[in-house]
Amino acid sequence: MSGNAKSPAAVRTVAGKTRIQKENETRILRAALDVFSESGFHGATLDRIASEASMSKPNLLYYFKSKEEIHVALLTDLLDVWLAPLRAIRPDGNPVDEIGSYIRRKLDSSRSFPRESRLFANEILAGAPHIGDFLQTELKQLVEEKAAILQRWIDEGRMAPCDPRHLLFAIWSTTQHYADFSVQVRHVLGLGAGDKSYYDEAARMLDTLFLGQLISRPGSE
Amino acid sequence: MSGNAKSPAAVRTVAGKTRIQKENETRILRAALDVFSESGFHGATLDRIASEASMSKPNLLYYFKSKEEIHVALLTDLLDVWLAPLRAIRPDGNPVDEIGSYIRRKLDSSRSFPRESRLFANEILAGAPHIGDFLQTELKQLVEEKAAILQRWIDEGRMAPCDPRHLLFAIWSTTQHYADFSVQVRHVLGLGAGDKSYYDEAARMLDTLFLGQLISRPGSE
DNA sequence: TATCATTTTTACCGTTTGGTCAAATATCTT
DNA sequence: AAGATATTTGACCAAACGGTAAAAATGATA
Repeated sequence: MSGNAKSPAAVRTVAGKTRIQKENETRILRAALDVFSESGFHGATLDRIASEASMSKPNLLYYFKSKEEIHVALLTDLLDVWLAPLRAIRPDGNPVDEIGSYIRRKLDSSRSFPRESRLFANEILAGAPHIGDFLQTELKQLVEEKAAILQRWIDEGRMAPCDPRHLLFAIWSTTQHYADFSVQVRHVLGLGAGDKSYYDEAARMLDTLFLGQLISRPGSE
Repeated sequence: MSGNAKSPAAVRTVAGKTRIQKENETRILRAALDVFSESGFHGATLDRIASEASMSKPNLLYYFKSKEEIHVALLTDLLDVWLAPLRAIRPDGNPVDEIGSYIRRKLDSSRSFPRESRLFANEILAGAPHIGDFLQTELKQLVEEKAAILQRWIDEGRMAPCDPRHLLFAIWSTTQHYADFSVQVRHVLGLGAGDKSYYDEAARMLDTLFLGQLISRPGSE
């Protein structure tokens, strides 16, 4: 009979996914990222996502069982991107280099992935209904690990004393602000819709702010 | 005939509003702030707002013509609250006092009015469809005015050189973060739902960050 | 080309939602 | 108390929305 678990149809790839399946799923996720990041979960509609993916709504629902499933898929993909810059902080580096490059990575992330940043912001603003668990476990753990590194640098007198976790909050907020509040930034600066020229000045500002005195300059070794 | 413009019904107050009218409008706005700040514009429903205002939906719509009108009313009220701390920066003060107290005012605002802050954040994230004009005119003008003050302090060597407008962005983002991202802050710190104890440490962090070296200490006159 | 699984479409459904309307009720003034 | 105005309610509606079912079409394999 059929049901041979070892040779399903030969059309399926290693991951159990058809070529068309993979193509369409990425098309859907791409479209959904546009719509969700622009209108939030409740403001987004399956019709718009389907339309932006050049696909009928029932066809879209053939690949994802529900609106929420698409949203969760996007968030899951997002979390690794969000954590990557933080993960890269090295315990054996020096404060100026490590924190400086962390800020640069986070700011680059805001410039390169503003939609992802807004998706994340929307989720948190809504009370983190889907990623609350991630925040309490994975993120919390990573923050504690990295905060310990910063604390060591403080104890060694290489940084101004402060609560390392709140220092991370300050880095997150200032860098993400340029993606999440870009409309406000552009309007206040008098820039056009697609203009991202403010990122250079932003980088200078954050260097001054975070590396100015919070971290003692090298040479005082 | 009737139509006497000078004594309309004697029941109306100076502003043309009945006692009941004033009461119910504030009840509605209070409930709407709860719902909108928690669920965003599209996530909020008139039924929930009406229910939270202990009122039937048609009765609610007797006072506000539409869902959007309630939202706009809230945002309009909000803008003054948002601007107040910035307006209070005095040109004849000194950098440490003025910026320090500005940060304190903004942080107090986040602690005391988190729902208002989240409402604002939601509006900006959605692309500022209702307050875009305010951002481009009133806020932009005020920022330019205050940025000029900061620039003067920089020119006088009383502050580290930086773009004053981006300094304001940094203050906005770091202070508002504690209201808008409070869920993340609490989860990372391992605090309960209503716990706001992190505000003390936040204040210390922001003092260190912004007043540490960005602004030269008094005594170097 | 015949066969089978996969993909796509058409038509449709139940619910929710913002909003309306006319009638009923309460409130205020005289 | 009467009359006028302001307020409240219940019944209802059209549109939008998330989602379903089944048939039609396409693609892959042999």
